[in-house]
Amino acid sequence: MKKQNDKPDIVSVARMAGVSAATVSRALNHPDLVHPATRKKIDQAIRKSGYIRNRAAQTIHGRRSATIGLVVPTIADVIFSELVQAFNDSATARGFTLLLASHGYDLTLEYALVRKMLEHRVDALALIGLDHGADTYRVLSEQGLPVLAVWNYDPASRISCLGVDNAEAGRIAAAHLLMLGHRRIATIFPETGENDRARLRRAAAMEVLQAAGAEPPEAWRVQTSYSSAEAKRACLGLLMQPQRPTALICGNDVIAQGALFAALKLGLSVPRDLSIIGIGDFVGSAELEPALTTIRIPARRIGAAAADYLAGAVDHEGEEDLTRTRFDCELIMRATTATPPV
Amino acid sequence: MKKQNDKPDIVSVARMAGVSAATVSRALNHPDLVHPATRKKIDQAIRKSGYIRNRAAQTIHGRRSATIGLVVPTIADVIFSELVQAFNDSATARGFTLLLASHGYDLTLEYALVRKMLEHRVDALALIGLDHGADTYRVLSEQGLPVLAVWNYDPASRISCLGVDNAEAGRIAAAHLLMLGHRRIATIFPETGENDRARLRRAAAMEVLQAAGAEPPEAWRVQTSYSSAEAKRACLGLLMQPQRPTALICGNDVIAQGALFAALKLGLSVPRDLSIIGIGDFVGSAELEPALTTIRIPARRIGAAAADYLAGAVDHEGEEDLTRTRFDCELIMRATTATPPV
DNA sequence: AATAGCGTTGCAAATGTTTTCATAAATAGT
DNA sequence: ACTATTTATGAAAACATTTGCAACGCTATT
Repeated sequence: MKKQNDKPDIVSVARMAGVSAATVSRALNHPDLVHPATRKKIDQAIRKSGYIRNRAAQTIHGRRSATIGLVVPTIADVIFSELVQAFNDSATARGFTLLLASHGYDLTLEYALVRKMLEHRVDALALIGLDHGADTYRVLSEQGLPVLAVWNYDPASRISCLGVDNAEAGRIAAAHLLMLGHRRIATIFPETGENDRARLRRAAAMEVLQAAGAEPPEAWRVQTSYSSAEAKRACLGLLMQPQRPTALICGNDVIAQGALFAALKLGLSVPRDLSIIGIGDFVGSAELEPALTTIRIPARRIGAAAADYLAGAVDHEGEEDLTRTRFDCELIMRATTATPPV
Repeated sequence: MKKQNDKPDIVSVARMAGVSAATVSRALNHPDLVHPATRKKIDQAIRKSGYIRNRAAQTIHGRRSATIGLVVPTIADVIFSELVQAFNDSATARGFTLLLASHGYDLTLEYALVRKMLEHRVDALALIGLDHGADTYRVLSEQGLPVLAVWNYDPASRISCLGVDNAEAGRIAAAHLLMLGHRRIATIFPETGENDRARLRRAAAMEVLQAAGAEPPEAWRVQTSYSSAEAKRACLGLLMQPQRPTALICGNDVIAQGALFAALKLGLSVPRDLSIIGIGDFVGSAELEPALTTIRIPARRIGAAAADYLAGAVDHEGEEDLTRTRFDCELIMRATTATPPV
């Protein structure tokens, strides 16, 4: 009895095909280096033995692991699921497998997850936004693998980034409402502590409102989470106050959806009694009744471009230049905004 | 100059701590086997050198890879993003990293993805549903790793499964509408070819309707994709016909949402003119106005249980018994169903 | 006919860990 | 104080692959 072990191995395949292990390895990784006839024998042996090559073994050898890591705050919310999908599709098309992790907006946990990704020797890593712990930044620069901050564009970023200018999104939203004639405007945003997207959007919107002398009073600066349920509840509270705003700037479309349903529930007519604008243009926002006016962030394009960028960086390693790519965001005027009631 | 190589490895850490590589390995994997004082020296050396252990190297050694694979049809749709999130959270809590892939309801692609996961030597693998290619089933049984079909419960499954009885979901939905007095009922489902969830739900609903003599005519069996945009369009077509149904059974909540918006757009009052029932109870369904009546599928609980099951199976390997776990689905009566108009 | 060059293959070293076995040190039992 | 255990550590083999180098057999060139 030779080696009646268990799983077929590259040498067992080699034996079966009557060649050396080196040749099998070459047939797999550099097919053009082996004679077509030999290749055929090897293919048959692989097929017959049910051999599945061990990526770990090639990873260990310094070769690429063929994995890309993606660390997001959350998967479940529509916010990122489109991005994850597009990122994954592009990465897969380029031959990579996706390692995914989510940290629930907790930067300490994010650091731990990044470390885990590095333990698995991902070839490249994508994070969301530019708010990250000092330890995260440090370990990433130490490891020196291609890294990309997705979703945000920031001309002063410490690492490569690819996304939209969130401040611009906030500005456009605020300007649109002002342009329609609104002066009594409320804002509804999530906590902006460790979330640069929300922070930038909100600050920029505020700035524009302030410049126009339409800064919302304290009571009209609502804070909620990225959940349509909580947003709806919060908006019910806001809208039942005696003094009602005529327009709402929402941190994203999920919040806007909650706001819309709150208004409908109270029997308000949108946009006649109340204008609502979101940010994101998530799937489904166009189908709402009334359809949501929003600032489009091209999540699919960003996700695909991010994966493509990283895959490319893995291929041409060495040319580690900081790249910043800016995607435009765009006002999508639909049916939830109009001139304020007289 | 010794070995001014590149990244710190376990032997460089060992040298720095004045111990052997074996001891460092033990300090990492079986801390209780090494003297606290030595452990401390090693910890310092690790911290100082910025060492990150190489999982690939331990994977190659036959040790676990600490990864779990999850292959889903799609990530972007709300349908699975909750599941993925819960699965990921549980897997992470158990020390695993998630390898994710999506195949867009293409079983040929699914096979390729499963193979990739096996190349990466995932410790366990989860798939959605029980419709899979023969090659997929074959390779999985050959490899003999813990595998779980998530989302569906089927007492006759070939592999372990954990989920709900989709036929039951369809039955409950149909029975609810009949109970309310509806007889003119339409169904809106996605293509049921390679999607056992939709197939079972639809068939069961049909059976119940047929038994009650309320089988929908051909024109009232609408087919659409799992997209609220397309569902809305399809429903607009359906509802503008002269003969309108009084109730709609929708393949899932996304479709139901599209149907609801179609009805609102046409000025129909839901549920007075038209009842709508979904399946799934996705996030946001409760906040719709009117709130959606649906059959709840506990996605979060299923996802968490799936990851827990697989993590457990990795730990106690050998006890490879086929396990089938059934989660109940439950009618959530909200505001989109009522007795039919007179 | 001799040499150079090319295409194809095998040998063996290298990769970064884990683990078995053996040994040394420390503790306990008498 | 001497043996019997226990605890802590190291040496080396094993894991599954990739790759640099060398060798072999051809064809093309002179």
